[in-house]
Amino acid sequence: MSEYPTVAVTVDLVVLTVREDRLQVLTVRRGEEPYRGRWALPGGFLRPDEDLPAAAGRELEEETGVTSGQVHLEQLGSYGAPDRDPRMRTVTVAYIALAADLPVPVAGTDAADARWQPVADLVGRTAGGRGALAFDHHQVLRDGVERARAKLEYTPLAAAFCGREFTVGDLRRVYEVVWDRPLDPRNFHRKVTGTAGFLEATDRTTARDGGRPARLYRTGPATSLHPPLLRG
Amino acid sequence: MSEYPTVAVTVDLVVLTVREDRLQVLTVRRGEEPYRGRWALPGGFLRPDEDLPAAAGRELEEETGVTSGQVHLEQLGSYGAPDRDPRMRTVTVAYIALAADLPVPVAGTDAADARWQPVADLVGRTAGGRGALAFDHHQVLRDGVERARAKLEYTPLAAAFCGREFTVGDLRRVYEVVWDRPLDPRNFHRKVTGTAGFLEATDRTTARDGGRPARLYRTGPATSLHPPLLRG
DNA sequence: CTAATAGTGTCTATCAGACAGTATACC
DNA sequence: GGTATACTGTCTGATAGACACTATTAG
Repeated sequence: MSEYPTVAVTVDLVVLTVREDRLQVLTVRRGEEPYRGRWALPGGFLRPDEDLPAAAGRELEEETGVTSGQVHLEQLGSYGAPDRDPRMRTVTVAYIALAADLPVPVAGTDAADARWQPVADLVGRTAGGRGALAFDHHQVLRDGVERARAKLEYTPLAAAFCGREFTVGDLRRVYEVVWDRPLDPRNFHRKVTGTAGFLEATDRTTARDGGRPARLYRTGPATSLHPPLLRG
Repeated sequence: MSEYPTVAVTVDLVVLTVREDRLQVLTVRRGEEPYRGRWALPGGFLRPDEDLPAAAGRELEEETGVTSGQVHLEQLGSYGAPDRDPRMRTVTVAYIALAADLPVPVAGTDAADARWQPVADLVGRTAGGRGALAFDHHQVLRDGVERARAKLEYTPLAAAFCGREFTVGDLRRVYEVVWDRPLDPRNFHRKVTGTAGFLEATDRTTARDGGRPARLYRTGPATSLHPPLLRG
């Protein structure tokens, strides 16, 4: 108890979005050792006078340009295996961010390139193998995706993947993509519009694909869903 | 990115048990500054070559004498406000442990005293006020209790609060104490015995308070409950 | 016997899932 | 018109909650 071993603390982000009908994650190509040239989750070191959520918000803005008010950001968990970074002892605090489809990613200072990649392409790969993510980011990504899937069941967070206004069909496609299974459009509509506080109707509608115009909704005040939407 | 600010990383534990029909948490009285004499959650510094779960298991064993095989231990989250420890910059990784009623706590090397305290007595207090927990442990405790409450809904973890063999009545009392609300014994019995994989019946029974002997059960193989038990 | 806890059966309101049918757009 | 999407209504099987009833112990 008299010695205080010190550790480098980083914050890493699992930034998820729904693009082209697939769940995608923001990745950056590492410009430095270790793992130079490999894809990794965006992140960086915790600054001396910065709280953890602030660091996550700062990294998010540096990598994507979005301010944290536009996305849902929550702590996922920490990872600290002694050999996770060959340079030194590190502990990373991972966050997940759920974002609407964003403009092209902004390359950060420590990243040579930034790209959205479908989650299915990455989690299918063996950890540590060719094309796999650097560090233990393979595990972080898996945990983050599972957290997002679970959260859709009992919170209204699916709306975080949509813009400020969206249709019930938009929301349903989010669920279908994240859960990777089809949902009955009619039952889904009845369910989400019947759950108090989930959605707030606007007076406007939109038409896109030659169908009946759909009403536009905004996020309601609810923070959890009772009863939950079940994956089965 | 060229500087690596270092931080002291600690692991803190929210060890919960059901004792005397109340949800209780293990606290230790601090023997050193800061917060000397205050109650705090047990915890300590991460060792140089130790993974996070290993550190949590080691601290648990040091404080309670139980090995991690006997309890459920899972990561709760990390807390790293820059001023959370006046000595230096620290980040703590908090774990929750759900344990059956244990023998009298063992005082650790850095604790003058250790004691179970009812959660209700602690979370009712103002953070930082008289009798409150040291550091930001008030918030950690609140988060840990809420995690435990939520986990009982959709996992069979309530059994972690019971011994190796227990009755349906024992299990129901765990739910009632953790959720702080009465449950119908008959519906509860039908529900938990009807959920596949939750409980495994033994061929033995027990009688305690002058009622019909109750069958003893062990934990089943299920890791989640479908459908969940709902708090309402 | 009474009191207490364990466990089963039954009823009802509600809900998830299946799916018919109507509404309103584009072509 | 045809096709596509949005939305409403209806049916059915399953379930949560309420509660009557039986079973088996202690005292």
